[in-house]
Amino acid sequence: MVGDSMTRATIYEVAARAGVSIATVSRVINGYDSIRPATREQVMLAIEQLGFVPNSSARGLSGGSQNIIRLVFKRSQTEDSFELVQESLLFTDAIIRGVERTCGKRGYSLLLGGVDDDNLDGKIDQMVANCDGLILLDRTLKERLVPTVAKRIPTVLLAGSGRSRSAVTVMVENHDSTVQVATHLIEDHRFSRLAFLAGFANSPDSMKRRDAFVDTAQQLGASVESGAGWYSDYTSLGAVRVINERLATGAEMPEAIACANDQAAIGAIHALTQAGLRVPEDIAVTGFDDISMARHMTPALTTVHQPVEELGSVAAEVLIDQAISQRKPVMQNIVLPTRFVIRESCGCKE
Amino acid sequence: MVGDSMTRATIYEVAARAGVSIATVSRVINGYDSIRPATREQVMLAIEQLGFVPNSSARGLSGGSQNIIRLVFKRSQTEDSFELVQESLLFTDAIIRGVERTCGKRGYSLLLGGVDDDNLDGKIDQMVANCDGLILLDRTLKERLVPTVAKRIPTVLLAGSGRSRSAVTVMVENHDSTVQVATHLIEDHRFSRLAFLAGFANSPDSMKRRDAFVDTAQQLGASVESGAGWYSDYTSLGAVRVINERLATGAEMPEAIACANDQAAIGAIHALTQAGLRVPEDIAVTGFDDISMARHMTPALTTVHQPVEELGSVAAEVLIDQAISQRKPVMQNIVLPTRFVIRESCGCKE
DNA sequence: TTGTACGCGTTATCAT
DNA sequence: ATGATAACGCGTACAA
Repeated sequence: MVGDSMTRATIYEVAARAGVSIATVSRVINGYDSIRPATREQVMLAIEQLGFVPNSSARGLSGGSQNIIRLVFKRSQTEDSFELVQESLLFTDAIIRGVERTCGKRGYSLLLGGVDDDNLDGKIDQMVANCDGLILLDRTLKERLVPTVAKRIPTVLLAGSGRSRSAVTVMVENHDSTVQVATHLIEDHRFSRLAFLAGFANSPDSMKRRDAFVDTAQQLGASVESGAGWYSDYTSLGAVRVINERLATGAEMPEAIACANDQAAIGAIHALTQAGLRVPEDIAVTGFDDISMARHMTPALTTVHQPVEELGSVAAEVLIDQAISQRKPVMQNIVLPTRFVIRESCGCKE
Repeated sequence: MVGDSMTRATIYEVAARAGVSIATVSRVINGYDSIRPATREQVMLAIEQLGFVPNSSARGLSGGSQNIIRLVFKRSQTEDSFELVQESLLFTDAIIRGVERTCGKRGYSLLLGGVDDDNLDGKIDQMVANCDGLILLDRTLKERLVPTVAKRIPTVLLAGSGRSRSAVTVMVENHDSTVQVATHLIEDHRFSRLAFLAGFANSPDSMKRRDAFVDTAQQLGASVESGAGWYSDYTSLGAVRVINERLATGAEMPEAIACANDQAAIGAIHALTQAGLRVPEDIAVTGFDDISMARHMTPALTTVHQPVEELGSVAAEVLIDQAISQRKPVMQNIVLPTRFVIRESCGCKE
């Protein structure tokens, strides 16, 4: 039942054993329906007995599908700053899981394509090779290069700005849930002086969340600090820095700080606590993501749950089912719902 | 400077442009030294102008390396129990990062091969296919199947029992660091009644840690609870269950609980706190792993730092450099050092 | 429904 | 030092 020698069986051996031609074997493998059931049986049996697995290289060469999709993400440059790396990649990890799961179900393999900050453009040819489709993580490739790539190979953009007209985009809902956060802080907790701790200044997700937060707050008559000092890099350490600088000004702190993601919220809480402020008694803090530790923290973090793993699995589904199978470029945006999760850090009792 | 059409340049076009044969181009690409400098120049120029990138499918087919290694791990079956999955995979995530990083440096791609609990054995042929080497995560494959696989393809075992004679094994140091934990609790904190909360009963890592802990404690004259009730599954929820059952007995609790991993420690602290016990004032708790949240917890977790990502990167290095390049099976065990990290949960002031 | 034969882009083995 | 040319394993017209 298992190929017992060291050499892998080829389609020729299968054909010989089944008493058919390699063309027939190929047809069986690829699910053609113009095959007599009896013949199919023969072939399937031979495949089973020989432990035959199609050679992916040969498939790729001859123009067929390799059943491989590649996930491209930016490998963080800062190897020394261990904590940063670890934290910033949690997101990627979850997405990888999602993509991998779907790939497994669909009989695809997942090729991980981390790229360093510098060699992005030059590696396009490399990326396109050896796979049937591409999943590009947000901000991995310069916007202008996306159409180039998408033209050459089925491509799905993940958690991007959603503005690309050249490829399918899968992202999470940012606006409505952030409106809920702001509304909760202002109407339920009666806070009137708020702040929004943003992620990277050029992150579409962060921008959307900040805008939604600021707009809502202003509409409800609350003030929001969200200027130059309130940008960071999505990491805990970055948030600590922001908070400490804000504390150093000596000015009165806001009553609540909404953060663009959970890791920043964790850093913020840490810094505030170190400074002698109690969360949420003295100041409320909220996050965004709902990473696994959010519920285990003290106080448990009020945040917005994001289906990160699903983000990956949906991207893979779309890529495999539509772009690859149907062979036609599909332009659409898929927006996955998020969910506001009230815990303790906003001041609510659990 | 970039291939401008949709079709990639081939070695034939390069040869034509450089006025040489494809054989010469191939030699240049692969760094043969029997080439006249002038000729090499010509070829390099043509490659540059055409934006030529070797087709790796063709490379793989013609017998060369595909520059792909595959990481095989067990995809957890329990998709519904979300938290469990998330937690149990943190480890795999970090390892994936490490492997991926090294692969990138060496010009290799990483193929992710998650396997479901059921189809492990049957997928051997699949796993061996389409890659140059295999990294097997602990307990992915039944012990008896490892030699079979290792005979067919260069293989590295990760974090395993270290008993396999059939393949290189990379793992972390468990014994010495656990001895340090026990010694610290007993000699520095003067605890005499301890407990060890283990992981899976059949986990080599968990067993080594438990044995080291129990042995050391007994040598130093302390008592250790480590019987049937103290086994769990490496998860927080599992630890909660163990602690709650122990509390339900009504018997006096130990002064300190050492856990086989951080996630269990987190669960233990959670359960103890819920029961009105203070950590570390009433009872000390230690972990193992040093996951990123360990330092952010309250109390910060005293634990043993494990270089998880390095575990992956070292495995990849060994696989690529030795097994693949030298083409000869290398039998060796690599043990990566761990580091005892004292924080607060043991009762120390930070 | 099934078989034959060619091409995919490399590497490697011969020659030269 | 370099050039022809044969594999490598598969998909797929084209034939039958």
